[in-house]
Amino acid sequence: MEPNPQKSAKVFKALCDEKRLMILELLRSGEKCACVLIDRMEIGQSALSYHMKILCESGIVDSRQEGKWTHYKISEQGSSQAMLLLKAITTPDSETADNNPNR
Amino acid sequence: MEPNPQKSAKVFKALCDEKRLMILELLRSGEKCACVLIDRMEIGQSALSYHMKILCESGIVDSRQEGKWTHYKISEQGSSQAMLLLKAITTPDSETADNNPNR
DNA sequence: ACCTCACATCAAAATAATTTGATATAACAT
DNA sequence: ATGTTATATCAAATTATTTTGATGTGAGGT
Repeated sequence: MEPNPQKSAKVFKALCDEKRLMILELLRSGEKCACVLIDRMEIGQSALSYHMKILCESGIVDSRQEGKWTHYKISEQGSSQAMLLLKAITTPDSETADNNPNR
Repeated sequence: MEPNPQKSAKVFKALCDEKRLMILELLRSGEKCACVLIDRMEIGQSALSYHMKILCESGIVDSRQEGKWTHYKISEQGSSQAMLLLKAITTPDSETADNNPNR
């Protein structure tokens, strides 16, 4: 479960764009289909598609196909993975820490 | 404490770059001065300075001046703020949630 | 005062992310 | 089969981020 910088960056890249954060905010109230998001975000169709791809690939958002509609929702699994990742990268490492009282 | 997209993006922007994640990884073992980071990172001096500015402005890293050296370390405060933020933006909102059983 | 060292800042160049408009695809309706 | 709707994908244009090299600044040292 060693978090490598490249994989980690992908998760946080999903969260570092204002538009994507606004999309997440919309998804906090529940699953939404792309057309609703386009509407609420006042964003172009292909731009939304681009952002959703990044959010989905980060694992933080899940998508579900239903006929011609695509529904998106926040992934609890992906979110808690992200939380663990954030914790991991910001927590002092007692193995390598300088002045480690354990060695 | 309402997290707004602009402020939130700033925090995650600090974490979305591989170089900065590698810097954090180095800081996990304790406070380091800029010269050490430049050395370990194999990065230009001004590039490091740029990245440290972004990390510090996000609140995740703290800096401390000592004579002509600048020492950097992970801020526990900033880190836990970031954790709270991440939790906030990925947690379903029971106030506005659709099909909210409470309303 | 003058020099050097450690770092910050600036502007230009290089690179990466985002938006836009066009086209592709797949589901469904007629 | 043809048309329409919802979304994905592509390439080009736009915009943002990062790197690089030069210069600035402030703390010490001589």
